[in-house]
Amino acid sequence: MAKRYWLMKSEPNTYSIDDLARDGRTCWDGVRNYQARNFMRDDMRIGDEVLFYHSNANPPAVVGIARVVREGYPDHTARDPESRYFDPKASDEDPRWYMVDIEFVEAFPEPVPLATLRETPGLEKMLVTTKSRLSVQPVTKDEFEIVRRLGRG
DNA sequence: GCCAACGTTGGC
DNA sequence: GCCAACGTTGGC
Repeated sequence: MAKRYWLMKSEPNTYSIDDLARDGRTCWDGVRNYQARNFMRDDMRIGDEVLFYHSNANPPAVVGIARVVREGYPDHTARDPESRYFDPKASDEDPRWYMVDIEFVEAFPEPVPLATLRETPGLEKMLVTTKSRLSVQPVTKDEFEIVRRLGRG
């Protein structure tokens, strides 16, 4: 299977690219959307590369790159009553929610704002420009490489 | 802070 | 299975 490419969103107030740079790697917990879950549970593979996107930021932008280091497994926060991500419908038999682990690769010297994605030839069709609420989404290899080139300045 | 878009829930 | 109500996301 060829390497795939993804875009994952995080609010920088919650978990930013700087947090990932500091931690080195992290588990992508808290996703509570079925389409996003399915991508993590079924399709993401070790070595896949990820555009790290800051949502609810000023401006919203792709700010760096990460890499998948562990494939889909149950999101334990769904079973933790203390967690803000607790889901009473999750169980041992049916974990309901899944996550992957990612590691820091690079932070862009020139973050690529959403407005630039919309204006750049070859990127107009990126899902982030239309399906703005999908927090884990596939991108094409071409899209990934265009964004990386812009981000590196 | 506002609000449009959209996903989920639950009554019927 | 429909659909109205509701909650959340996320750009602005």
